[in-house]
Amino acid sequence: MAKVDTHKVMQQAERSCAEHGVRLTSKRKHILEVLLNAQAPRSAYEIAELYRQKTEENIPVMSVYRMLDFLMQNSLVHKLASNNKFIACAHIACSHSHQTPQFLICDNCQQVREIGVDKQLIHALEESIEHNHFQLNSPQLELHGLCETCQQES
Amino acid sequence: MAKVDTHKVMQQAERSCAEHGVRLTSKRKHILEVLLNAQAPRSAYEIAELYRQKTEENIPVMSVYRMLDFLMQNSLVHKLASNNKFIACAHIACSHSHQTPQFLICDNCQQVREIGVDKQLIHALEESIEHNHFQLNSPQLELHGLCETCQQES
DNA sequence: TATTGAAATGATATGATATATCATAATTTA
DNA sequence: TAAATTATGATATATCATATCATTTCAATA
Repeated sequence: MAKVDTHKVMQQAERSCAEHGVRLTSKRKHILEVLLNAQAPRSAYEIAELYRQKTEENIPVMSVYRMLDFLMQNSLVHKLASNNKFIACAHIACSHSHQTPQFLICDNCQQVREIGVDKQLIHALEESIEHNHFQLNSPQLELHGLCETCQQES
Repeated sequence: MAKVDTHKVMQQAERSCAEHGVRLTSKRKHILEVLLNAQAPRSAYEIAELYRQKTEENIPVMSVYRMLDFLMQNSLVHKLASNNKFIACAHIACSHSHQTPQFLICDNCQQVREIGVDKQLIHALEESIEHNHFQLNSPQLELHGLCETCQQES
């Protein structure tokens, strides 16, 4: 996970929520910050614990799930279906418009790279799927393997 | 999910296990049969229930998980990570060698098509990923959307 | 600025998925 | 048939997620 300028990202997140007329409350901000500072995807329960450490306040896991839902709806957070964990979007502060996310998940160190797969390629994949008369919802891809660092170790 | 000739598939499964020197016990066979007859992916707990209905014997969920592990190791069953359910491999009785499975999952009726995405395409995807210095484990893809039938309904 | 209605959050319960561990049974092999 | 291995059972518990109703906070507006 690349290092991010948390402050700048948070500013952009606030701007984006303001533009869309939705409320990035302080609790939601804390959740997002927790994920921005995390070195790997986190489960909702882990996020609740990190929230406690950060703010010295308890937060019900129920609330964490709701806040994650909010953040996901606003493209600030993604859920990795393959391991039931959550990750801050890597492109919050980028100006370019939002593509469907593609994740490379390291099965050794758990770190995740959010990459932009070549658009042509995704397009071709979509075409191939339409040949099967299937209407794609969202071509989010989660690919498991080993990151560069962990390849060298083994 | 296409209809399958369960009997033929089971024969091939037995042959394949025999070849690999692993034991396809009768309980494991029942689990596989349950999945072959299912119209959609099933959770381990659902499988346990279907097993009970089929055999009129109780089976601990723990055992179901172990048998599913066995069946997965032997490429007879796949796990869909995106919804934590299991599905019989659609290609057990095919003679062609095993490709990485690609799944089209209908978010309306839950049915799953296991498709063979164009090899060139998968290859291109792999290349794109290697550019990111990432070593892919298995490019199993799970794609969510609407199947042909459910598109027409909506 | 007080009212009120909507949105956000809390509290509690429970369901669903999954693993750890130790015990027992079945099967293979020497 | 004894020993070793593999498979299965039993029990407990961890982990992930949702339903539901109550309370609080916030913002619009009268």
